[in-house]
Amino acid sequence: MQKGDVLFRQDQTTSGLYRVDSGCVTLQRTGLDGDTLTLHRAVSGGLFAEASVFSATYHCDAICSEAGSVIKIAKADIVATMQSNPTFSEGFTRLLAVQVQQYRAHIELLAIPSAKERILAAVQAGYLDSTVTELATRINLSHEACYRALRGLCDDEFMVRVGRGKYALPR
Amino acid sequence: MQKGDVLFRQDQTTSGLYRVDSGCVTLQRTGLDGDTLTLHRAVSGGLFAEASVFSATYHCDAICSEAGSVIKIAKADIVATMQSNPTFSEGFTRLLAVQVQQYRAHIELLAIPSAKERILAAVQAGYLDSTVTELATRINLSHEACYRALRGLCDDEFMVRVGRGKYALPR
DNA sequence: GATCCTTTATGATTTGGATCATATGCCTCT
DNA sequence: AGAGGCATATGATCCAAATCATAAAGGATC
Repeated sequence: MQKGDVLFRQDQTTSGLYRVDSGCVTLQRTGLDGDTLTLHRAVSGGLFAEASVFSATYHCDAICSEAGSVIKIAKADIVATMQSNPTFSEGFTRLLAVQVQQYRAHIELLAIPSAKERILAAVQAGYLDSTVTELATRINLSHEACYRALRGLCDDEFMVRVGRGKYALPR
Repeated sequence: MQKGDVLFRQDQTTSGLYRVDSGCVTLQRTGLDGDTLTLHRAVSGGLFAEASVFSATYHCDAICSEAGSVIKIAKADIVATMQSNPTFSEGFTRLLAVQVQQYRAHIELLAIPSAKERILAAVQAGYLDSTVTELATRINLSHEACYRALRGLCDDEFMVRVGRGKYALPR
């Protein structure tokens, strides 16, 4: 799986969910005007497209953002294992419950009006694990506003710049 | 259950999930600055706080927004039924999967930059089931901007005004 | 009926983020 | 080494939404 590879596209018939062995996959949707919105980032060990087990089509695009490998788990296998193995079933359900809460937290984050505060909250929530540009697509900001806010947060000493494009919370 | 009643508060220990028999309950969180954000609206027949089954504390406040009644379903009952009844288990899991997709769609809606387009998308998605003010808290707009955008959409004939505070899509 | 509160509604002003423009650093591919 | 592309970065300008202000309509309560 190379960077830029498409695992699946929105509206394609679902075949199953995926597990990331290495590298990174982002789930994104492309707006009518062509701009991309990042809905999820799955890194090593992470699953993605879990909800597809209960859906006929995928609801977003899955694009490889960092070369690596994934394994696909067929829908039928998941459904069968859920019926025969209550422990697995509970784990899978829990996974979705956690996602629901994460999305709620994300929606709360998106509701923060100030760019600086929103970015600070995002960084504290561990969102700054990729590029600044990518962060911007996750939190509804232009990348310019993102850079400026990071700059401002560093000036205010809420964050520190630790290299070109590298920012961190002060220890 | 009267309007304004608090079913539970954020950070309280979870006791179970709820089913709305009549009336309406909203799940909301209050920002640091005191403004409220509506995360979910449950009407007759709807469940809420499903994710609480896998969480020690509630992650938002549940407030009655329309008088009615609810029944509480204990966490232990859900867990037990899930283990003994695979059909129930699958249904519950499906419920959470649907929510995940709904939240993703909502996040996509929040990413629409133009207020008018965002509101139109929200109305088409059936969000205009309560007051305009309440709609505003769901889609990250001030209520003034919301009224103005609705007015604009009516002027452009993308919507029609059917009474004081009542707007609808043209048939 | 009088009072209070919420929702609806709109006008005026301000401001923060989008947009446009430009430039540099870095990585990859050839 | 050179070329192209993407991320980084910042400055200038513009505009749409936030904010502030005001007011009327409707509902609930006394």
